[in-house]
Amino acid sequence: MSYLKIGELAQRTETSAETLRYYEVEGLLPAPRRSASGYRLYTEPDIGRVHFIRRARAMDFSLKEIGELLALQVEKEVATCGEVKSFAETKLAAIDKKIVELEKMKAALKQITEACAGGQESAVHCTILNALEA
Amino acid sequence: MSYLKIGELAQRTETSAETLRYYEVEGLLPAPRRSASGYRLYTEPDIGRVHFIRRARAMDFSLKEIGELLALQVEKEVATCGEVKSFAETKLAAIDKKIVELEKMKAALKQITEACAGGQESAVHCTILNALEA
DNA sequence: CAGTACCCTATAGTTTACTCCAATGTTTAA
DNA sequence: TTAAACATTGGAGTAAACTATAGGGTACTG
Repeated sequence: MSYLKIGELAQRTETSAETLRYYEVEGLLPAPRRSASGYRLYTEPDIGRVHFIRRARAMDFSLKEIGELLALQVEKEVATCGEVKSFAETKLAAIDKKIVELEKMKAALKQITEACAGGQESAVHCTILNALEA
Repeated sequence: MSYLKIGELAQRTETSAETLRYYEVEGLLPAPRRSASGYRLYTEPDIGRVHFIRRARAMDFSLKEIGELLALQVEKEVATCGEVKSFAETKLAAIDKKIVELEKMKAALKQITEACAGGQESAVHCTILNALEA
């Protein structure tokens, strides 16, 4: 059984040691055992846990939300699959909504660029506000 | 011509008066006219402007970016069409990039939620949790 | 005319997710 | 053995976008 020091875990998870200590303070990582001299000693499962956190962060889950997901994970016996799924679906809906709005804004911007031939002459008075209204 | 006091504008835009004053300080809202006693007096177009800011915020645009979007306009006297057009195109590219990122996020989440049966059974074998971990 | 709800400014505090720093101890390689 | 690379803690700093508070003035209702 080989332990990992914080720097090694950091490297393996593309995180910084500071961030890992921060996650511990925030309760996302359990306090690991320590060497005689006080160094943190991590184990294999900790790698998975950090990966979990990083992936969830990449999907815009907040640390608080991730903590909730991790709690579900720990209480796997208790939590139902449905709970986890609805959690993810809520997040999915939020992302979808953002995409729809962005598409609207994109259309508005496009309208501005197209209304504008690009020359010196600029008969059109167009703003993104107008474009979005139309 | 009916003016809106800050509280009214706040209500109409689901914002707080504090936030509106903050937007003014940050240059996103133009300083409105004032009543004799110093109250801010807003007009119709301000409502649209605030709505725009809130929508853009919901899409995770920073206030700085929103300021740039709002500044986009083809004005007869000032800017040439070419200038505005190229700036708008830059913004368009940024929005496209954002959409792409969100689409990726969405695809990843969708994949893992769809693989999940989501029933009453315990989350022991929950594919979402597994997917985030693996 | 009082009370309440609203407005003003200026300034300070909050949240999120880190990131950096100082002072100090430990491990490792030459 | 000694220098470097790494580890520890506590605490401060950062950025963005609010949010709250203090200490005032103003406006409508009864």
